[in-house]
This record gives sequence, structure tokens and C-alpha cells, in this order.
Amino acid sequence: MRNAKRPPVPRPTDAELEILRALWDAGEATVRQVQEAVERRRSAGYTTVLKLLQIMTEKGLVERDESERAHVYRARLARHETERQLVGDLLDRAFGGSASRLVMQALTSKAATPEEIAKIRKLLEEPSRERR
Amino acid sequence: MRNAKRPPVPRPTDAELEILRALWDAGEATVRQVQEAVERRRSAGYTTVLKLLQIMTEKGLVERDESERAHVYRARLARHETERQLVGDLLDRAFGGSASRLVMQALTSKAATPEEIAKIRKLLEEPSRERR
DNA sequence: CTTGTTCTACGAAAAACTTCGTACTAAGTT
DNA sequence: AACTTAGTACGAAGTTTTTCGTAGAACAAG
Repeated sequence: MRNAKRPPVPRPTDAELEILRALWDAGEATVRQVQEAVERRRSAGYTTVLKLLQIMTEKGLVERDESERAHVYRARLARHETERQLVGDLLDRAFGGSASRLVMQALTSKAATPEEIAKIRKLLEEPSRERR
Repeated sequence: MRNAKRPPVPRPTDAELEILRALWDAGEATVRQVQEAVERRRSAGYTTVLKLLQIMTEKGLVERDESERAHVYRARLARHETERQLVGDLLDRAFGGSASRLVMQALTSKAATPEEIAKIRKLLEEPSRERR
């Protein structure tokens, strides 16, 4: 049985999420690669990123391959899994579980361009919306 | 000019959000009322809630009326404003600004019941989507 | 082999978040 | 007036998050 004793992965903090984004983009990466990727958005020294990755390993947010001298890290959860976790969390914490209200706010947000709205509309028209 | 030097309200923390929810529900409330409301979801002693409200006042998340002995607090931002802030924030931090991906995850979440989905569909069909 | 470079590990400090105890004050009660 | 009750203020401790410096190991040249 794979996946036997995996205590649920905690919600990533802001800094951790930045790192996860770099890992998702790269597939997998060394500390240096992550640090360079993260550098663009935030500042972040090398050892800072290293430490975060070590902590994230303990938390189970990432896993690492130590076979090479420069350890290689990868996210433990796929991007969409974490996204769902974060949305679900926000849903509970702020929206009392009402997905429609959350969606409404997302649409009102500046990021909801007409193109985005069209995409969303298509999503909803798919009849495959039945099962879960 | 109203609203002159108002440094942007910070994103509320988890505990702060619980308190804001109580305030939104009540409209306005004393410490004790907030504490009783919050008690149901989390534990939280009286002075804990008091302290949080004091800090939130400093941060500008709430405002208080001190004219009575028991101070009366109310949220500085309307519920929908904070909701939008939180969604926008999550959009930036986790979704690279793609509202459609966020919506997709919201729909995949357990909270998206058929009723919710119907509501969302209606939202999108409204032609008032032109604004902004 | 010595020197320089590139890593990991670790400790620790700073900052933010959460929680609560204690002190003090203002009203009411008796 | 003395006592009790219901508040606020404040300090401080515990926890988590974030950041970085320093030490030491592994390698690569010279």
C-alpha cells in the first residue's frame, strides 16, 4: 500500500508557497536553482532558501534526492492539489463554505479579464460537472 | 476628503479573520459578544480576544467606539471587501493571477454542490459582466 | 598538498502571531 | 464605605515564520 502513514501536509506559508511555485515550474531543482528563481519575486539569500527547503522537507511539503552532492528537491503535492487545498481552506476560513460567493469575488477581482470569464463559462457548460 | 491617509489594511491572520467573521455577523459587538461568538468555532479566552481586537485596532482592521464603558467594535472593511482582498491575494500568491484556474479549483472542491454551481452559472449569464 | 569554490547542516536571532495572567478602573450592591 | 462584578490595558511568554551567519564536508584546480 503506497501512501500509508502520511500525516496531512500542512498549508504552506507565504514564503513556502513561493518556493513551491519555483519547484512546480521547474519540475525539480537544486537549492541554487530555486534560489535564483525565487530571487526575481522576492529577495532571499541562498541559505534562507536552503533552510526553508530543509524545513519543508521535515513538514513533508517537498521531498529530496540526496544521491548527488547538490540535493534535488521536488514538490510532494502537485500544483493542482495544493491549489485545491488553498482554495478549500480559504473557503472554510472566509466564505463559510460557499463556493459561489468565492467565485463571485474572484470575478470581481481585477484579474478576471473577459477572456478569463469566457473560459470559466466554458468550464461550467461542460456537462461533466456532475460527478464531484 | 475622506479616506485620505489610510495605509492599506493588512491581510488578516487566521485568528483575526475569525473575529472579523463574528463582527460581520453582528454588525458591531463588544469584546464579550465577540468572544462568545468565536468560542463556538475555536477556543479563545476573553483576554485573548480583547488583545486581538486591540491589535486589530492598531492595524486598522477594526475600529472601536469608546464612548461606552464596554467598547464597541466593528470591522473597518465590509465583508465583501475583505473577501475580495483575500481572493485577490490568493490569486497572486498561488495562481499567478489566473482567475479561471482558481474558479476551477473552487468547483472541484467538495463545497461546490450542484446548487452552488447553478448559482455560479447564473452569475455568469448576467450581462452585467461588462463592468470594469 | 594547498587553496578556492560550492555545498549542507545547524544555531540563533528577529519578526509575527497567539495566548493568557495580572493590575487597575469604573460601576453596581449591600 | 466595603465588596463584587465587568471592563480595559499591558506585559510577557510560547509558537511559528523568516532570515542569515558560521562551520565543516566535498570537490576542483593549481
